[in-house]
Amino acid sequence: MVGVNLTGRSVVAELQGYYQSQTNQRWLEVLVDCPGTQEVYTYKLPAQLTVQPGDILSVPFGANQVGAIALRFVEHPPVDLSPDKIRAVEDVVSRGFFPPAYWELLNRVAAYYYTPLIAAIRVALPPGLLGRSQRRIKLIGEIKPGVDAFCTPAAKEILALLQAQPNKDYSFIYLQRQVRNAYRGVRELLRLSLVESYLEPPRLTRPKLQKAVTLVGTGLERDITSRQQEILDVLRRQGGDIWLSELLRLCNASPSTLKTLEQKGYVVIEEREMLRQEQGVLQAADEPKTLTAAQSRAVETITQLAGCDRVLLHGVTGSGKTEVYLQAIAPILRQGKSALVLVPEIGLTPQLTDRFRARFGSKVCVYHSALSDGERYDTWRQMLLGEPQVVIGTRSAIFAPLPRLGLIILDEEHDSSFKQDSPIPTYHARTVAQWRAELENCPLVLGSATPSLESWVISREQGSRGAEEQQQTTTNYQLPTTHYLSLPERIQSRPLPPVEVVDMRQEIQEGNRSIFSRALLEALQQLQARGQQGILFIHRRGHSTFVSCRSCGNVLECPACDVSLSYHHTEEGAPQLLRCHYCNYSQSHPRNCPECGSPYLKFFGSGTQRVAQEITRLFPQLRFIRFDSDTTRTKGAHRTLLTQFANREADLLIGTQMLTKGLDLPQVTLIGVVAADGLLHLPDYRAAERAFQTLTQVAGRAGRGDDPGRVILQTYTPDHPVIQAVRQHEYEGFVEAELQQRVALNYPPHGRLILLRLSSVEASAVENTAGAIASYLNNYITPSWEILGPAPANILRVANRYRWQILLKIATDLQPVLPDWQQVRSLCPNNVSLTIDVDPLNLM
DNA sequence: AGCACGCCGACT
DNA sequence: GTCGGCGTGCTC
Repeated sequence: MVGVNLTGRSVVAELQGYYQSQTNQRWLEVLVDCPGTQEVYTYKLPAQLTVQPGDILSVPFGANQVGAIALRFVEHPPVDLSPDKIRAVEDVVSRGFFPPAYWELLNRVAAYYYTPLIAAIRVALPPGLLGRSQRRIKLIGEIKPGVDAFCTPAAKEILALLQAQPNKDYSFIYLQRQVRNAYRGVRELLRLSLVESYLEPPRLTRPKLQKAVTLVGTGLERDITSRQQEILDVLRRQGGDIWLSELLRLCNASPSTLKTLEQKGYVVIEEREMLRQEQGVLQAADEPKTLTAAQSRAVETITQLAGCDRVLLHGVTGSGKTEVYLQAIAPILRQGKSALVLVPEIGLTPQLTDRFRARFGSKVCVYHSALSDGERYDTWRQMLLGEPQVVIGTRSAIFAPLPRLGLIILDEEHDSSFKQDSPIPTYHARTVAQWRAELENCPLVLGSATPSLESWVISREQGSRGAEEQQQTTTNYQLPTTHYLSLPERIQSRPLPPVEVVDMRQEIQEGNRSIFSRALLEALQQLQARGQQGILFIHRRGHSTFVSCRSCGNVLECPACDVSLSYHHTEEGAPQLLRCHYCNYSQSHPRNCPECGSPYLKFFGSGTQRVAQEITRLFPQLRFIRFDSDTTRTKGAHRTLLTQFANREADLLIGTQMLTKGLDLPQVTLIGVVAADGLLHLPDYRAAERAFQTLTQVAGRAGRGDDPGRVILQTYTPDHPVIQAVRQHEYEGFVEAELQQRVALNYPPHGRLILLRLSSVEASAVENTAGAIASYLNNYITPSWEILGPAPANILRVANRYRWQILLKIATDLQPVLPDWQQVRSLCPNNVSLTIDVDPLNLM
């Protein structure tokens, strides 16, 4: 059968069997998708509409139509609400899927991250389901030249914009963003009857319907032409059920011929939902690989996990974690359940997706923000069907609506992209995964070569105790047990690559002023002759990190942010650009210093472009590919570039953080870290942990083939503990030392943090608000928590907004009394925005 | 978020 | 006196 029966009620009714039918009730309480509304609103049901709790609706709200979630039916509307104020539900957008455990999950997210429930629902749903109507402005008739003679500048501007637009039509929001005083201008034009204002109903993502043809004949056709017979034969050969367009193409027939067949009763033509899903590159099927002893032990432990127990799978780079995942998932699918695999950034790991597809074929589907709205919607709908499957996705996939979840895996669990910075809720997928595993009673696997301190601490504390002992100690509340599993060796007993640390101070002392040390130069020299490939890791993209005048010392800065502009050298002959890495502002590179007019502008710091340029100069025969967010902006660019590299169309990959994630290329033998220092000295308490993770991951790209490979790490601080730990592949020692520091300063994982981020276009407004909130909070000071700040953010101004922050440190050993957030918010004037970031990862 | 209503200063 | 700014509050 082609297509799916999602449009009919039957499947949905099955899914929602646990809700009693309450269609006789007329009053419905809903949650409205509108910021500033926390309460529940009551609507009535039009007679022809069937609604179930959990359905996604479109309802009239004020002048708009907005998205809403049906909560429950009630016997009577609120007494203080006059009946004529109650409006009717407009439409059901999607039959919802909010089983009790899933609903509970969303409520926990909302409560823990101090966000309205509707905000939690918004991250869980595919985009475009919660639509809202839009006010639009359209020109009326022909505009004679000169009618705008008496208009204000705003009105003239709007008129000009509308006239330039082919449909003579713009959304009001767009005009407000483009034109100053747009509100006034529009009103003026409305009065002059030059434009009209109208509400456009919400543009919702809907199922894509297509005509399908089904054979219903008996096989004893009589009153039929040979052409018609031919079509029926094709249809029969195709299994008697096919998309109309497909059949027309196969038979080269016209729609009218099929119409006739339908009229004669041989076929049925009906609209059916067609699922738009990303089709992966076809993979040759592969078989489970033979496991090492440690891998088998890991697979065995995971498959025997009880309830919602957890595993920290600590496997060094190249130890075959993916194979463990694959073999742990296979029995889950056989049990008719589904598995959820979360990865940091799916675009960066086409290899991982490919391996899953090779093993599980069409049972694998991907879910991430790079899909089109339609694809996301359909993948989401498809998951509701409950077919056993493997969903691979980025952080928002933790909300994948899989009804029978058997296993959750977070790969590279230490990665900071599992944390959402904005919009609210600022959730961490690992935290949500723990709740989800608990609520669905399914096991959770956290995998990493460099586990986060959070996960390490939990497994260390629990791992030392045996499972039996654990059972005894937790009598009243059963905390999930965390098992620690280690894959200490690479597959096929390959050694970890030796890491050579090069002291760049010494290089300079000995007369080498190049950005490459002699060791790295020599290794690059030999690369091509040996037919090997290498990777150069650079911390920053662009060419140089800042441009400064040699005469007056002026550093060129972004006009909207308090950061220096980076120099970008695009290509020969193209305009040379200075770009802001925070707001993406760009300007052409000036010939002279804007301060003193001196022509001597100098570039400092090396980005990917600068390194690439140096490689071209020093090794013109070396073919390289630059791999950073400048060169991978377009869809599919990751895969294309990585495929080119894998096919040996280049000798060298020059890139940023992106290449640390899950790249598995056996022929890579050389890794060069051009300057480790940029990572080490960031003003953040996690800088050391992050630097260790990044450098270890980068180093781990080497020696995945038969050659053990070589890692050259250039630094100005070779004695730094992070550098030493990376050199010795010493995770545990490093982490334990780092933990001691965290304990001493009350930083996570010892204790918790809540960061209040404040921003405004008005410098004094944020500063004053930050002060007011801090003094309010200070009245709440209890021994369980501590207030840091208010302080201006590390970069005070970004995109013309001034930013201040207040950090709350909470000791874990005490049940903290948290401040009244409602009160805190009320201290915030509306030109200052406040975000409460629970468990922030980025303090900068 | 929109969009009302409603209260103050710059004009006729 | 009126117009038009924007601050405050409501939307079932």
